[in-house]
Amino acid sequence: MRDQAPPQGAQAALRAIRLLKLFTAEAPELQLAELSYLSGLNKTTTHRLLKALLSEELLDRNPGTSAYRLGPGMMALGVQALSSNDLRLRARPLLKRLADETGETATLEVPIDDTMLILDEVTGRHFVGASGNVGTRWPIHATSTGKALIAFEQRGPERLNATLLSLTPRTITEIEVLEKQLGDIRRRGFAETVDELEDGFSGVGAVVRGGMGEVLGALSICGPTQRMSENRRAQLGAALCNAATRLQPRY
Amino acid sequence: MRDQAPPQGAQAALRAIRLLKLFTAEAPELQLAELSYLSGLNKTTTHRLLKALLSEELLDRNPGTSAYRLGPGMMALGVQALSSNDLRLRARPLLKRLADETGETATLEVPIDDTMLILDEVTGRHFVGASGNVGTRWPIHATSTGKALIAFEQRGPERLNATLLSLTPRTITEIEVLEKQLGDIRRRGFAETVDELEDGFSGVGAVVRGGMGEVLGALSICGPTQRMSENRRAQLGAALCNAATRLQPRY
DNA sequence: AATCTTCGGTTCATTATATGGAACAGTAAT
DNA sequence: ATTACTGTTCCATATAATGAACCGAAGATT
Repeated sequence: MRDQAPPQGAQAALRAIRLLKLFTAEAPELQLAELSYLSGLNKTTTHRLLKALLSEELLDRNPGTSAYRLGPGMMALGVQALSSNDLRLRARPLLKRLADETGETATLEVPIDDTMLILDEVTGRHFVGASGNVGTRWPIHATSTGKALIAFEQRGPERLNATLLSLTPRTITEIEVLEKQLGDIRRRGFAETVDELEDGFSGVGAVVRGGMGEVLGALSICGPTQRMSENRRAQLGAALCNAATRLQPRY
Repeated sequence: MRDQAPPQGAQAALRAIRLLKLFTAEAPELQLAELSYLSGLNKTTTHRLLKALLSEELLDRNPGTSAYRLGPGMMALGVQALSSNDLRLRARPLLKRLADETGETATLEVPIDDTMLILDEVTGRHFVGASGNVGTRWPIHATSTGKALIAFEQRGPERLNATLLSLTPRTITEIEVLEKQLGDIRRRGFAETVDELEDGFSGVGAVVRGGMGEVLGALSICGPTQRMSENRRAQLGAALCNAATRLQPRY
């Protein structure tokens, strides 16, 4: 995770943040030794940073196991971040409508590092399976929203990691293959994934933009591959683009 | 905001966190000079810390105004914190039920510093006014949930700041007055506020506990004072206590 | 019951790291 | 052209962060 340039002069702050980011859905509770190992920091350093994070309530401890976990301060900041970003509020009714009209699941996602974070989700009436994915993150290159983002964002493919993780036999693992799709995506206005994220699972995605035309995130509609014929995907893509442009504030 | 003991050895990390906490509902976007002034830090130091926070995407910048604001990384961590704390998920159906049965608004709140943070909210059918308060914070001493917390938590009144802010003519501003109520609250199992937070607004609150009996937060039911007779409050309080005990995991 | 491990946590001399004054650089308004 | 704001970078200084070694307690293993 050695990101781009090493910003200097705030090492301790960066390390503290990296520690926070070690808490994932798979490992919501960690203990000192694990944190130290995962971060590569000395135990003492880790402990000192943890103490600071505890004092600010960004972390707290499970009173039973004494393991560290994200705390109430983190929730407060997160809720603050979510509500000050009005995208989510404005997108809600559109997601609802998309889900109602198509029967599939609609999501709002934003990019974080090289993943797409599911910010909000409305499940359709065909209720295939997984719902309640808010908060989970998927690799950019394997999602329809991520591909749309790569196609329309300034940074483009450079956002991607060198190695593209393979999640299914159909996941795109060569950056050149992805680049060939970008033209199509730009022309049509939306991206598709078929069995690339998970077998039997397909979706379409389109970017949403802010008032200055900057890319903020993306919307998607997704469901089981058997319901996602090429025609249907085109149709869903059109509905998605429509919703996405409605979401853009105009001046 | 010079909290308790000054934890040593992680100054930079603490300062970075303090900077993050300056972003509130009232001031969701701030610029360098404001952050520097509010935090009391040198402009250079502020800038360096901000750069680090930007690089980790805990902050980003409004492309129009170039002001700083909480970023996608913060949302990711927040969502993570919210979902790893399963209290919110477990409380949801109970809130729904309370709101349905009473017609009033039910909330789940957790303590942060000397405030109560509204984590979740279900508005009842009498839809008085303010809904969508998730993420806002109220002073502990002026809320029913906060008073319940003080009564049942180990720390007790020491959690409170020296000066109790007055929000209405009926807000409790003397710590001794509050302490006199604690016995009643403990005996009945729930706390009440009548016009103490806002004129014409009343509520009852009860703590929720974790598997080890530790206090995690509180539930409330609240609405306009005219619907909140003493009898009704007692009745709502009973329903609340019932819900709160259901929420406690048993082993 | 004695020994070994493995936890979280602490101490302290060393030096790498963060600090902040000053100076710079873009914009916008005057 | 001047002033008054922004956000930036530089760099000598000393302060604040570092990590090897150390503690003490709680389980395992013998």
